[in-house]
Amino acid sequence: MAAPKGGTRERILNAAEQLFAQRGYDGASTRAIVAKSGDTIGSVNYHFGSKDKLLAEVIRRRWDEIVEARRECYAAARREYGGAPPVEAVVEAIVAPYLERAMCGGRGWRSYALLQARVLYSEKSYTRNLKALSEPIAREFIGWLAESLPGADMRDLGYAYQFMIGAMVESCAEIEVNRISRITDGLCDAADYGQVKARLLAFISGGIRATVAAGANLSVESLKSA
Amino acid sequence: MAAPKGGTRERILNAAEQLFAQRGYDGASTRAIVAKSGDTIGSVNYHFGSKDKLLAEVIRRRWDEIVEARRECYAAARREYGGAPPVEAVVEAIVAPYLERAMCGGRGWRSYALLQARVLYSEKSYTRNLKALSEPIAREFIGWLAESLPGADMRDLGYAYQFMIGAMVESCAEIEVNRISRITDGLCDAADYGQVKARLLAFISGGIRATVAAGANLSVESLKSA
DNA sequence: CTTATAGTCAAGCGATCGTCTAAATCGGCG
DNA sequence: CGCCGATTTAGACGATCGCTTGACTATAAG
Repeated sequence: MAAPKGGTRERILNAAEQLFAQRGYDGASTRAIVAKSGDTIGSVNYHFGSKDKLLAEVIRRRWDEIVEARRECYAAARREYGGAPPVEAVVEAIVAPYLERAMCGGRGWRSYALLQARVLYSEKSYTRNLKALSEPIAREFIGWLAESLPGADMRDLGYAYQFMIGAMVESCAEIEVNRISRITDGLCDAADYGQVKARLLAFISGGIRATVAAGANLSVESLKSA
Repeated sequence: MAAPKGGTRERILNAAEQLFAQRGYDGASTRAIVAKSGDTIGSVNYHFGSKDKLLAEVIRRRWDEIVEARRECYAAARREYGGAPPVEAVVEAIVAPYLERAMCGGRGWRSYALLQARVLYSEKSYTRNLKALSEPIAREFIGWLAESLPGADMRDLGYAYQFMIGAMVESCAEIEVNRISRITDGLCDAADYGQVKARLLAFISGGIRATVAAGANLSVESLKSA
């Protein structure tokens, strides 16, 4: 395959991003990556040192941008509401920057979203990077939710955050596969940003509110049984 | 490693289930599998023909049981309510049989749940099996939801179903990793069936209701703009 | 021009991959 | 016992893996 545009380093990163997403870390060989990018194996180890570090760089490359966009979106919501915004705005700040890039950001972002879903459910050492990046951020996001839901039990918010991530990751990972389109005979389109965003935000926000309400009931029941 | 109990076929299936879940299909070599089960490579190809077919059998082995349990749970809810049960009962029929086995069914079921999450986000040929199994079932489940939410737009239900699967798969895949426990300083436990089930059912049911409501608003807006 | 630096390249290293072959082993039956 | 089908085994096949090596090219400074 002829060499795509860009410097060697970016060519390799783009090819690796796409193949890691499609085939997984072990399924995408260094040779397949350089065959796609039009480079040679030696260049990979010259620029990145190893396959592990290549994956780490693929992930790191786009991570900061998403986190920054989320923080900006949240800060804008805070300014608009003069303090803690409603849950819906917090959810949008966390979900929309990710979803928007995955669906409207071109092939690179689409691959990145699927790659994140893959890495999320891996247990190998090369996932340490993403986990180390994501866990402090998760604390920050749960803090946002807590401030917008005063009185909510932190346990409910913790679980609800996990459910939110699941729904969001699934939505991003389904973009290329589009299972839901086949299941609904084309009625739904997993790649339609407007359609998915409106419903995903409604689903998560409603789900969080319902979880907090159910958690309050659980607490009442535990008091009654005591 | 000494051979665990059971026949050769089951020993290999159990070892493959665990290693496929931990390392992924490409990351778990046939040699590593038989090293864990205490058998030899030849036995794998004698009993299963190939590594592909071994994975297919690992998935198929537990799939039918879950689907059957879901149908029985739904049928019981229909009997109880004398027709279409409320959304909460439908969600419980779909989620609980899966979640309960993943959390209370021993190591085998725990590995199976993680393996499903991995396969769900793979694009390789060996995932065709699970996809061929899951898509007709998805139609059936969405039909259940539709009957319990008369008047709901089928598009809303399709998307909501996708979000539900995401939240459920994430919850099952997190059992071993337990990220949420670290994030919340031990306040949450992703492996606590009672805690997770109550909140996951509340999250999904509330999310579905909110999605349907938001979809209705979207339709109204599209009418207004027309 | 020489020299230094950065980058790219083909070739090959040992290790491991999935699969196959043929011999060894086992259990039940005449 | 001998025999036979079922099962298990060790060993080897070619292919491919991640990574390294040493030579080659390009560019710019002295």
